[in-house]
Order: sequence, then C-alpha cells, then structure tokens
Amino acid sequence: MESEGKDSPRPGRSWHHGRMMPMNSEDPHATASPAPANDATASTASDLGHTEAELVAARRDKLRRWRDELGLEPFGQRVDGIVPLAHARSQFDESAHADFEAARAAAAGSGAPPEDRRAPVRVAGRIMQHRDLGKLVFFWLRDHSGDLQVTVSKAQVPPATFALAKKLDYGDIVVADGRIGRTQRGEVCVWAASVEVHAKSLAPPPEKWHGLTDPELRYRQRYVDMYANPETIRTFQLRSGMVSFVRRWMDARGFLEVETPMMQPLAGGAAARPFVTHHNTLDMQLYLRIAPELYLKRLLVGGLPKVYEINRNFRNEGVDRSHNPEFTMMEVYQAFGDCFTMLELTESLLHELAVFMAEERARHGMSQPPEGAHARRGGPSLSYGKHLVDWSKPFERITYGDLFERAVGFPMTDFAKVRERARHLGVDEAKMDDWFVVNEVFEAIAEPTLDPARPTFVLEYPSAISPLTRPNRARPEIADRWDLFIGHMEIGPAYSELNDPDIQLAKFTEQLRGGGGEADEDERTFRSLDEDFVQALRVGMPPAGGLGLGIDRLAMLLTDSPTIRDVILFPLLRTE
RNA sequence: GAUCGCGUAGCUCAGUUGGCAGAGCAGCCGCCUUUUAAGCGGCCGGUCCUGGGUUCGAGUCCCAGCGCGAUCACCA
Repeated sequence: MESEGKDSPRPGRSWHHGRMMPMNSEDPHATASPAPANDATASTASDLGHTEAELVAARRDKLRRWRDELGLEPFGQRVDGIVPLAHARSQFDESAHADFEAARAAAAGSGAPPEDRRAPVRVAGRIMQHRDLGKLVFFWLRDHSGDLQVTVSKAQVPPATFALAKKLDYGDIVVADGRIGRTQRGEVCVWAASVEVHAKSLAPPPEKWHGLTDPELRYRQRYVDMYANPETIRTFQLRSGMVSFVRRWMDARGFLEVETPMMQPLAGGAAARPFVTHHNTLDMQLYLRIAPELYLKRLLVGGLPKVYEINRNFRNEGVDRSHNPEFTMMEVYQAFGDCFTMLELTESLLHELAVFMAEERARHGMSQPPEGAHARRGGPSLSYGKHLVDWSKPFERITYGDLFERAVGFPMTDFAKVRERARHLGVDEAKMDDWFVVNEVFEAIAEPTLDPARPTFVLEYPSAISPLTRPNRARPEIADRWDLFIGHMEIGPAYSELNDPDIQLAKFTEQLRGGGGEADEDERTFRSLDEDFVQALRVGMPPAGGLGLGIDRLAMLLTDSPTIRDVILFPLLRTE
C-alpha cells in the first residue's frame, strides 16, 4: 500500500466567502458570531451555558481563521514517523546541544547554516500549556508517555506557522517537527521547524493546574480525565499490564483460556440477582451471566483438564467503592485438584504478579515504599492507600473458627453467646439458623480484624453456611473452601468442587426451596435448576479445584486506586 | 433501598448574622526572544442543581425532588 506520508494543508474553503476577516478584528462581536449554518456539529447557545457558548465560539472562530486566512485544515490525516514524547526527550544530547549553540554563535552573520547534530524528531500530542512571549512561543504537549515542551521562534519558522503557534489552544492536537535541544532555562524541548494542528479542540478545557477533579465528570468524560490527569492513563496501562501478566502466567502453566456465554438462559454459578434481556428472533428470555462457573465445569466434563476465563460478569446489585454492576473475574478450574491446589496457585500467582507490578509501578514513576520495607520477608511491598501491603509468601492462613474466637472472644459453637452478641449488633436473629447468626457476627466483628496489609486465606468455612460447597470428607462440618482477603476486600474464593450429580441435584433443589433462609424471595424468583448441568455431572466430571479472583479489586490493590471506578474505564452512572 | 454530606462562571473554589454574585485559571484585546501554575494593563463571563415555602429581602433558612460522594444493606 502506498504511503501518503504527512498530509498537506488544504486551501481555504469556498463556503467561507464573504466571511473573511483580518486576524485582528476590531469587531467585538466577531468572536460571538454563530457558527456557519451548514456546520452540522455546531452547538447552539441554548444547549450550552451562555458563557460556555462564547468559549466554544472563540475556538470555532480560530478554526475558521486558520482555514480562511492561513489556508490550513485543522482536522488532519495520517501522519507517519511520530515518536512518543518520552522517546523524543530521551534523544536529547547535551554535547550536540552545546556544539550547536557554539556553531550558531560562530556562524552569526556569515549566512552559513550552523552544523546541527541535534536529533530530529516528529512528535504529536495535546496542548497542555501555552505561552506567548511575543516573538517566542512555548507550548507543552502531552501524550500517553508524558509531557514535552515545544519552542517556536519567530525567526526560525514561516510566518503562517508562527501565527498558528501563537493562537493554539489548550486541548488542540498538534504535530511538530524539529530538533531536540533545550532552552536557556534548561528545559528539554523540540525546537520547532514545523507546527501543524491535526485536531482542533472545540470544547472548553478543564482547569489548568487542578485538572478535572469532580468524580462524576471524570467518569462521564473519561476522555477528558485521561488527558487532564496523567495518573488515569497510568492506572489503565498498569491494569492492562496486570491482566496480560495473569494470562501469560496461566498459559505458561498449561491452562487454556476459554470464552463461555455471557447471555445465558439460566443464570447460575453464584447467588446474585441477574440482569434480564431478551432475544427477539428466538423470543427467548436470557440473563446476563452472574458467573461462568457452570459452563467451565462442563468443559472439565468434556475433557479439558485446566481452563480459565477472564471476563465480565453482571450482577444486578448496588454500587459502591468495591462494586460495579459489571465486573471482571477470573475463574479457574483444574481437574483432579482441590481448593488447596488453588491456594498454592493463587499464592504463587499473586506473589509473582506483585513482583511484576512493583517493577511496572516503578517504570511508570509511581512512588515506591521506603527501602527495606518488609525486607525481612523478601517479598514486594506495594502501597495501597495508607497501607503497605506485604505480598511476600507465604500469605497468612487462619481458620474461620480461629478467626472468630480470636476476634469475638468465645468459640463460634457457643450459639447462645453468639445470638446474644448478634442481638447487640442489631441482627434480627430469632428466625435465623445458628450458623447464619454465627456468620453475621463473623462478618461484623471478625472480618474487619484481618490485617489489610497482609493477604490472608480464611480456611474451613462451616458447611452450614456454604450450602453448595462440597463438605470435607474427614470433617463434614467444614466446607472445602477458602476466601482470600486483602486490604479489607474479599479478593476471591476457591472450592473443592462437587462432582457427585446426586448430591449436586439435592443441593440445588434445597437452594431452590430457599433452604438455609439466606435468600430473599426476590432473589429466589430468578433461581432455577440447571438440569443440563446436572446431566453433565452424570456424564462424569473429574474432581476439581475451582477458583474465582476479582480482577477489578486486584487492579485496585496493585494500582493503588481507592475505588473500583478508578480501575474501570467507564463505570456505570445514571444517565443524565 | 437507608442515613449523612455536597451541588455557586467552561474548570478549581470562596461567599461572614439573611442585605448589590466574588477570586484564580481558561477566554478576548494589547505588550514582551527563554517561559516552568510566567508576568503586566484592559475586557468578557452567572438558571447560585430544580420546584415550592418563610421573609421587606434567600446562594445563605425550611420542605420536596434530582444528581454526585461517603457509610450501611445487597454482593464479589
């Protein structure tokens, strides 16, 4: 395919005939004149504030003048050879700069061009700062790699280029060619030979110094947040690196990544309310999946020994700092494993992931923990808010019962005292089974005592509160399950999966009847028996370990983000 | 869904006891060849979230609603 290279400026458009104006118009109303009627994207004063309309009009007026008076087309085309700003900056060479300055001084007045060994670069970015000092214009560009200054000297560029450079706005997307040098003040910059606008920003920009701070605006206009707040791009670069690492790690251990249905005729695999949707041609009610579990287990039946899926789940529930209605989870199943297979896998994965993310955070310029922090354990430590999470192996392990007794002060089997404590907590325990009262007290009192700075596996959950989980063969009163907590968040559970179809069917049936008293009526209406899944178990599923890891919450921990919305590009918001 | 807090210029924020609606940034005009949140002079910019109410007078007090945030519930 033929490479067209840089686009060239187009002549002014004929439909501006009669609207030509001198650059320094004396008509005070000129900047407030309405946009051309044939401009389909024109905003009107009625859908913007009066003042915002004026700001937009000023930008449109520049656009028009560039076209009419400078013959430029400020919405550009393909440009080849652009290097990231950070790369351009790295091309700076002090000796080349010094040699050029000396050669320029020596050549002054001779007319001969001075020898110039400074690296030529082509850069592109969005204008973040702009200063017009008369015959010298400075502006800063920003791209995904960082910021870089461009300096434009009236003496070194064509008049039209300089006129353009003087009128650039915060937010415009600019391509500049030039040599990498520095200013007298020592700022590394591109000394521009050419400057072109390739996208005129018509929207009023956020505040220059504070950026965009209103959380709602940051999420609604993520595209503004991303350029105004560099840490936003960094967070998503880090998240992407994290997910890639997890995939590489799983792939290297022989796990096959698969994709199972997100639209399911039955929403199973978790206790949650689903979203409902509808297929027109098949006239069929469908649910957005609440978990991939039942499909992944079918794959074990089919003969895949090690599978995982990283993808979205949808739960029709509340929104808070650690919940978004659509969220990303990794589920893993390994034939002939159990929940301890999954524990070892999780511990190794997260430890190595934290080592990797420590390097990535450093590479992206995030501040690091003080030297020697947690060095005695030899593991990476990564700040998360006010905590310094110690990701060294082994992670902490504690049983449910021990944690309960340690935090509450008496054994969880002392149901009378448990009920008394629950009443003090305001729990309406009278109609609840003993073990669900225990769990109320556990979640209210024991879970918060876990050290947020140490990943902790909570083991040996009571079978009574894990109705779908396989009981331990030697000690049926405990479930073969654990939960991992980090930073006061549940990161994920793992199970020794049930593969006896008769027991599975019995448990499903009991759950459908509302057994255990945990599910409210509203939720039960969405529950239904997945008979095909039971049939799959009848075909025969190997015993297996299963794991679920909350990818968004891991991203929060590893990018030091206080809310799940900071690690989801477009979190759910009410429509305006 | 509940409780609490917040909502003022395009953005970031002040606004006293209820008494003329404010600043910085951004924008427009002018000056400057070394700026680093540039500077100087001049100018423009408001549905004080919405709707009621109290009052001579409401950004401010009261009620309702909407939106956002925090906590809780649900949940991972």
